[in-house]
Amino acid sequence: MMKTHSIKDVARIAKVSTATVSRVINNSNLVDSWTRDRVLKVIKKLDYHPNLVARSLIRGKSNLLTLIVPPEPNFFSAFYFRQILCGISHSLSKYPYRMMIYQPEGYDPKLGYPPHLDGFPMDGIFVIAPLLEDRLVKHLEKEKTPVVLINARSHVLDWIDLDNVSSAREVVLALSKMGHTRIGFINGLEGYNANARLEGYKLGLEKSGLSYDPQLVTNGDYSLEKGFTAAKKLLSHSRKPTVIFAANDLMAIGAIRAAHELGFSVPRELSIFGFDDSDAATLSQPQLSTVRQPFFEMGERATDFLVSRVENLKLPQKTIELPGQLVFRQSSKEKGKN
Amino acid sequence: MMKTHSIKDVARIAKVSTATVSRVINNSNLVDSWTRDRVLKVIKKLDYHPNLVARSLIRGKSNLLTLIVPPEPNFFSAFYFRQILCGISHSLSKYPYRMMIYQPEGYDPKLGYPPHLDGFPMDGIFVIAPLLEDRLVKHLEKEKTPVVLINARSHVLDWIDLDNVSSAREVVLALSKMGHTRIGFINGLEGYNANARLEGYKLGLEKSGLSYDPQLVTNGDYSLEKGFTAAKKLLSHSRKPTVIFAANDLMAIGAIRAAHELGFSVPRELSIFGFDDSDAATLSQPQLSTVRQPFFEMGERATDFLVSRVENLKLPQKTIELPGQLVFRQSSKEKGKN
DNA sequence: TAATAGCATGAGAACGATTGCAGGAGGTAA
DNA sequence: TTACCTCCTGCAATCGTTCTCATGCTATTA
Repeated sequence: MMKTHSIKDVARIAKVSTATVSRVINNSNLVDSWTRDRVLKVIKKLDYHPNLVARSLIRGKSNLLTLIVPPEPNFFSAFYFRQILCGISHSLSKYPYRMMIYQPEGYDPKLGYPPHLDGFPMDGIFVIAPLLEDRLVKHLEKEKTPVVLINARSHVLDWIDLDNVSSAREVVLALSKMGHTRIGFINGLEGYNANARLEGYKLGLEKSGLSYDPQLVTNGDYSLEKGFTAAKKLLSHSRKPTVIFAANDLMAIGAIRAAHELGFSVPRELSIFGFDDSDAATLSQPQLSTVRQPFFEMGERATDFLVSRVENLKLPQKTIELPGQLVFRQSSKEKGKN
Repeated sequence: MMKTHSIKDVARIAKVSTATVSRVINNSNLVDSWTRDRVLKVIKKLDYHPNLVARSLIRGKSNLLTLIVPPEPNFFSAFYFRQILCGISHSLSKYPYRMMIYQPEGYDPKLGYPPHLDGFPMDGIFVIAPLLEDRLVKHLEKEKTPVVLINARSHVLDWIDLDNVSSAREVVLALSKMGHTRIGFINGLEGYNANARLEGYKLGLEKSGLSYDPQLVTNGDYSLEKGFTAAKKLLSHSRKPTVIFAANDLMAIGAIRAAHELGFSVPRELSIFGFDDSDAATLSQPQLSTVRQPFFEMGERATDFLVSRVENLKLPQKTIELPGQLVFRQSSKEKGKN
């Protein structure tokens, strides 16, 4: 790197001490306006910019936030990740912080992230959708590095998550209002989300005065294939559902394909409802009714949370449950209508 | 932050100077093996990790690379960006570097990125698909910060780009081999890519012994809607094409919809060929034949380029043109077959 | 006039590492 | 014994900031 100007050069040329230059840079009011102008002029002339590494060293603060990403090679492609990233990046432009992305390698499908983070400088950490018993999260709960969990929860750390229970409940409620009484449900993988969505499903039934029928509920794994086979199973029973609600869009699309293969017309004979509003939702034929998760907003709020905590370490824990938004497209319709 | 141990603590406890500890950390062979063991033991006991900010300051090197992202709010969602990011992240795990993501705000659709980058520490820069006359790129061409352009070219900086000409040519060649003689083309926005793909299209025709017919070529803007209207236009002529080749998948899908609306069966009466192999390609009905751009590999190679240049500033310029890969799916078929 | 307050400034010690240089210990050769 | 070389180690300067403290100046008040 070419030798760039330092605060000393500015001080020398402006005939002041480095302390004064520093005060000017940091807008201290302890500096005479005439002196300030002189210094600013020199700064401009030299095109001087303070060295942020040196500043980090003395301040003990790097203004870098780290976004920790699960180690699946294609995780950056995941719909929700992208949207969250957009939200973070958008909100970050308000603050003098930058974001590092870190995808650790050693990841254990049971234990989560390795607890140590290599010592790269960072003032705060975003963790996206960690496992329930994540090692790193457990570790961070004991440290004082600010952390915000996105799409997960903690008793100690700040978090932002979808209100899964009420979102699923709203879907069931809406379907029931549309006249459906046999509502199939393809759940996701075991874990917090799946439990919550199933709970919401049951609450929705209850509120609608429908009874819970285990034959209408089956487990998936968020893959299109599993959605396909799960839907086939649901549709093979004698008392078939008139609508299938899947815990994500991909499984819903699998369900559409299963329905077509079995000769059911969607939505005339069978409605399908997804979850996520991923871009697959509008590309599918028919276009998918689904629950939009406010990922972008989650990213934005997470950034606000994290920055405010970095700047004030002793804030009380902050948590938000955001509601999902029902999006009605072609794959669902009122029962019996044409 | 809790007061973390510094090199002085290690030195004091191990009863050596900080210089010796530093040598141990950096695997200098100028240290007695007995001393080394003692120091390592203390390092382990204290769970000491060197402060990378301090190290950056003295070394003038941060081990941080910056990925510069165009300011469109949803850019992180763009298919090619995601894939490139996956590739970068994957390759980066081989090196002791981390990636910062920076999405500048002040961006001019004509002039590109603002030339100054806020002074956050970085040893090298990835720039994804900058404009041809980008201010930042012009500026970087004069500086010595290592840069690699992805999906763009420069006479000075390292770059990695698709071989657009030969990719488009291969498509036309393949379509011609399949018996098509009237090959429509929907080009992208003006710019390097569009020129190159059009050139490839023409070369393909030439090589196949077909003549160039301006009525078969039209311009798009990479949007689904424009693909739709462009296809309608191409299909309205008396001497219709038997296949439409679009410069990206989204326009190709628009073309499929146009064909359906006009009553053409795809691929029986009209074949469609896309470009990108985005995830829309497999979600479309029928699934899209297309050109796969090796984005993941581009990200990987870009990382290797950049790291090697950071570690050796005076390497000669490195450039790579990667070939696209033709992917045949349901939307294209041999002419006349059933 | 003397005491006090407030403002503007500079000197210099941090922050936590790396590294050039000097020097001591020990070995070998003359 | 002396000279010289090799191997190991520590001292202290350095990177570019920030920030505490001391100091000198001016204005205000009794």
